[in-house]
Amino acid sequence: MTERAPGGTTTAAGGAVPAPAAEPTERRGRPRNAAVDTTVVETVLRLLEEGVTMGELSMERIAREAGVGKATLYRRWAGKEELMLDVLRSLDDADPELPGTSARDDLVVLLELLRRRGLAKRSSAVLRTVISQVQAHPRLWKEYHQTVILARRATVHAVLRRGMTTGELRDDLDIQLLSDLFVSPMLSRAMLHEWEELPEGLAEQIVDAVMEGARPRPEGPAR
Amino acid sequence: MTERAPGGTTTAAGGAVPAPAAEPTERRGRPRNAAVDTTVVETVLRLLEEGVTMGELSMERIAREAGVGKATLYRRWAGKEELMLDVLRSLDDADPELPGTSARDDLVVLLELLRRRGLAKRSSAVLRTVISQVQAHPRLWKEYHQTVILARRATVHAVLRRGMTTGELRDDLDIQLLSDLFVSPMLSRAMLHEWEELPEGLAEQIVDAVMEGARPRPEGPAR
Amino acid sequence: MTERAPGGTTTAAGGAVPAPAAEPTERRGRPRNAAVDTTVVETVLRLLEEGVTMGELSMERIAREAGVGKATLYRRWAGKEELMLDVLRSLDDADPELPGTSARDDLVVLLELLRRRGLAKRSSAVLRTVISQVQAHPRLWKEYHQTVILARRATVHAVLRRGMTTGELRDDLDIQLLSDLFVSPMLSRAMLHEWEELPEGLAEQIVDAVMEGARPRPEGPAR
Amino acid sequence: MTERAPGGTTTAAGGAVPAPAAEPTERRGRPRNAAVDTTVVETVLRLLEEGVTMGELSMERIAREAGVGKATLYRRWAGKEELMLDVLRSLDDADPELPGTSARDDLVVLLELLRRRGLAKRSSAVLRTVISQVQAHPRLWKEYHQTVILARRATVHAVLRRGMTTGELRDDLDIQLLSDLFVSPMLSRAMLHEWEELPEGLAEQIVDAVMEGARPRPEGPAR
DNA sequence: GTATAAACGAGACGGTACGTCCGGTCTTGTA
DNA sequence: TACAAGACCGGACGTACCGTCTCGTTTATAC
Repeated sequence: MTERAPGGTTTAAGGAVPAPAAEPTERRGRPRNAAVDTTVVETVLRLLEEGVTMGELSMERIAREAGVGKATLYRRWAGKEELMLDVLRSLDDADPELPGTSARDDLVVLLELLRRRGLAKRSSAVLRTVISQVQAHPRLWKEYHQTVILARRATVHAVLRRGMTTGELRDDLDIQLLSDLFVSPMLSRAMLHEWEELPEGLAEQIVDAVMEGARPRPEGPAR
Repeated sequence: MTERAPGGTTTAAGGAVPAPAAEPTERRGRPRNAAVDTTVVETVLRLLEEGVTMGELSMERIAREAGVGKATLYRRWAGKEELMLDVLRSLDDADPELPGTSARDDLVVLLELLRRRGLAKRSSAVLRTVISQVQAHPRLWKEYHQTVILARRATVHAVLRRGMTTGELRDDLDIQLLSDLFVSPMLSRAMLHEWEELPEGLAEQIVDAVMEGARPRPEGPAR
Repeated sequence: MTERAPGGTTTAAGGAVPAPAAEPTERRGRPRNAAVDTTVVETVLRLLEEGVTMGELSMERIAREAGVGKATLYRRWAGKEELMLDVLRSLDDADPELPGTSARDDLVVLLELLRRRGLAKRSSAVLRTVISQVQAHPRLWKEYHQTVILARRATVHAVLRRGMTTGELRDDLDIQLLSDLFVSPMLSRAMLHEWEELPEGLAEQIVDAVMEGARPRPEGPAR
Repeated sequence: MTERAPGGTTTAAGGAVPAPAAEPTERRGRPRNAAVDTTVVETVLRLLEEGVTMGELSMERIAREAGVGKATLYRRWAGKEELMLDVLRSLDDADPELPGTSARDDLVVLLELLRRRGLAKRSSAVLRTVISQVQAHPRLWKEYHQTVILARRATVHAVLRRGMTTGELRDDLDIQLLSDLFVSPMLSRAMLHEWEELPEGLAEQIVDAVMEGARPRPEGPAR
């Protein structure tokens, strides 16, 4: 959580943890309006979708457009960057349903998800804008990295490990290296803002190419 | 050139073209002080190395620290972003000498170069800072992409194409896809700011893993 | 009364009337804590004595220092200014005992009282601060003028009128003019914040000088 | 001068001293726009005349209405109060021409001037507003006191001293006391915001009453 | 030489955003 | 219903930067 507040569960973030159980803190005074978090994040998204540049997105303006006092913003987020982090998090969606038929199929699904995300309406312009903003702030990037990126990575690792045990994948390679072989070709295109060049069958192409390798095989391409 | 000026030659940028020869324009008044470009870019680099955040790097401060008038900055760059673009370009170094013994060896050299860059003193902290700034500006990013990134990519493509003709590499794969398979694992780690996790033999590991593929091969690992 | 409240009795103000007796209004809910009025006014006085500037005296701070909710303040006073008016009133003390031996002696006592007030601990720094605040608000000043100043003036007028009948004072002068001749020399020094320049025998000096006039008298100085 | 600036002669203030001659300070950069001082002070006066309350007169608004950047205001004045001090000073007019026929006549002229000032268009509402604001700030008030009030007082003292030598006035009274006897009756009415009660012949009435004294004189009232 | 013209350091200028604080209002839980 | 606590919207505070604009000075080329 980036929230400055004492307690309080963010409704904005996607997979927010439901507060670590016991909370004996005696709460006094008027409680925070939970709707404010949502409203603000939604407002930022709306503005970004309308083509508002990052530089034009001042806290001043966000407050104005969201119909919220500036103090209210600063009560919840330490600055524009932390707010952006929450906006970024709100774009994350839950883990996908994997077919489980084979490591290859699971990987295709995961990569396809990544591709779709890049092409999705909201994420497209918005994500690339917000993410570069967050990247410029080491602390935020670290937080995002640990919260979101590592979570996604864990899913991939699980699939790979299962593939190794079934013999579908080589087991003499470092799991992280293997993970990168599959994921990074899609990921780097995304990060270089080449979303538009993500054609339909790309996920399958990547997975199959990595499976078979760049060196010509004597026999046919497996199966 | 990002320069606004009429005819100025950048000394800062690495592979800057030395002005297209003939220049019949009648030049009058005091000529630009070429040292200023260098001084400014070096000042920015120095500040970034000293740990100054992107947000703290105002034109005001750059001018102050470089001992230069603000007008002088704006006479040469349209804004902070264009200045940063030049700073970024100044970090680029010339193309490497390739051994040419095999596609595999050439690729290892290229990836090793990428890895070293990430670990180099200047580039380390600085590059990741500047690049995220430039990424936030579509226009600048496009310019950087076309000037620098595509140039590097061309080198890789040449190597790959040569490997296809020699039979060292499969020729049934899209050249860009193949390029991504080799380069992106190193690149994405860099972009996710995981420079520190770039171990010694990583370049070789990646190249060999991509060559052989993730699927177990019946026979031994080639040659 | 400045109080907004239904029926509250101010304990702070000096000569406050104790609520006009009968009050058939059906009062419900928790009754007001009468101590709050006192606490708040005393807190303001304490802060002012401690050298807190007028500008630093926000309602926020008053509530904080008095250990009182902001709403409670606004329930009793419409704003900072009305609160200050009550503070100012709390500084007023009862009418003095006049000797009555002669108009001259009575005037000396009245002026001496004015002088002493200026030198008193509380009034000194505080009064000059609060009064200038109240002066900036026409409505409040009018209220203070009518409540306090006119009351004082009436006392002086009575003394003067008695002096006229006894022949001690000229009866061809406007009573208000005459009053000003005696009182204003002391008063204006006070308002110009020249309290410190109020020497011991000043009251007598003023009264005698006004009695005799500025023009040299042929005979000795009376009586 | 309240100005924060290095050097610079205020054009706003009335009796501004013309800079103490030699000024070897090497001035660099764009010089201040002298017109700004005038514009700002005039804007404040205009707003006050239009009935804008002191509380509504924020630096924000002054800048807006004067078409001036906030930084420009703060470059010249340390805050609202110091600006008000200059506004107050701009209301001061030069010393009057005294008839010199007698001390009595001179005093009447001086008091009449005071009375007129109170009734004048600008001074009326404005002066009482600004002065109470300045009064609330000890430092400013002290400055105003020393700059303006003491200057006026000196004029009165000169008149009195001359009257003493000519025998028109008693010479056994303290000069400051004597000064107060004449001036304060008019002054205190002004400070108590009783401008409206300043009738036509008041100046003469006061002077004559103080000259003759409050005690009945045996012979006729002089001359 | 002497004019002309541009570059230069400095810094004022009108704007705008920053993050903080206050003013008044409101909404909790407790008394 | 009063009360302490504190969230809420609005808006002023004083500072920092933005990009532009004078200043006085310096340094070239053109006459």
